[in-house]
Amino acid sequence: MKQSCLAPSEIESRLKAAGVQPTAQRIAIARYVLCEADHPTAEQVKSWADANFPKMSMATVYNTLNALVDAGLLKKHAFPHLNEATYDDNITEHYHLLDEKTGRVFDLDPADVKVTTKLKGVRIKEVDVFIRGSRA
Amino acid sequence: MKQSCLAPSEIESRLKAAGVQPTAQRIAIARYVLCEADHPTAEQVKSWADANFPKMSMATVYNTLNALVDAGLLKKHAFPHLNEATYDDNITEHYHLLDEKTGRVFDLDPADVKVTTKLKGVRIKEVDVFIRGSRA
DNA sequence: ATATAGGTCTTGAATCATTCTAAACAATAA
DNA sequence: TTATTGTTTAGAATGATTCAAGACCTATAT
Ligand SMILES: [Mn+2]
Ligand SMILES: [Mn+2]
Ligand SMILES: [Zn+2]
Ligand SMILES: [Zn+2]
Repeated sequence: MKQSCLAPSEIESRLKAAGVQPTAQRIAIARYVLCEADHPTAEQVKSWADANFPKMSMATVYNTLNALVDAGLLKKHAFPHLNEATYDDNITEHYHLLDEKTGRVFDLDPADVKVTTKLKGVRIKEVDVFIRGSRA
Repeated sequence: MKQSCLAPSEIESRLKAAGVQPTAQRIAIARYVLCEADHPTAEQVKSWADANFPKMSMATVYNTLNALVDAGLLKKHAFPHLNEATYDDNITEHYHLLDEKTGRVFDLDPADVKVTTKLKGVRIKEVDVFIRGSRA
């Protein structure tokens, strides 16, 4: 779990501010992905919902995650080692490290990973860096 | 198409050297992906086969691509903007640029894109860089 | 040359992630 | 209240890839 866990009312404000109608399902999912989970897959969100919400369909999980991505509150990642998407509450520019020993993905601060290009005639919009390795 | 197109006999030698039995289907696919196509998907390989080979099943396309990847002759990529895999004959370290205007993927020479890290306690095995942008 | 054995190819079914459809529901406005 | 609009649901559909079973080849040994 994470350190900064927001109250449901605060989640609600965030959803409204982003133009997303704050339904019970959306508040629950948003709270989970924004302040409890770490790069979860839709399946992991569903498992969490099955254990912590009265009843929620898989379609609602996908609908809600897509809505949060569209609203700019989440970023969807397609990591090259996984065949399912993961959802990231960290929407600032950062990179990822896959620890191949554990299969876990860690965020990398752009201060620690610098990408410099000598490309001519290319307007760069976004850079994805995915490092595979193992932590000591 | 590419400049350096190998003869079927030369493809055959490459397959044998890599421990892959050189069947007609494998020679045809290998020749296409190694010296004609650019980051093709399995579907594109199948389309090419439908137009240039008497008869080939989708399973054979996948089996062959997997065999070539296992033999180290190809690299399989899961680019974040595509839901299907692409196969790369360039097995040296290099990065990729997606031109969002055209949807085309271009190879980037590592001489033009440098990644430097200050990570402590991480043994890096591989670095993927995927740049989104547009060419002038 | 023939038989045998092992690898290869094909068809179609199965699997998995994700989206779609249509109906049921909920909240809101007139 | 009734109309309107947006949301959730179950299940079907889709698309990429793999699996399974049998047919087909090819190499090698007799
Ligand atoms: Mn993927
Ligand atoms: Mn596609
Ligand atoms: Zn992240
Ligand atoms: Zn490439």
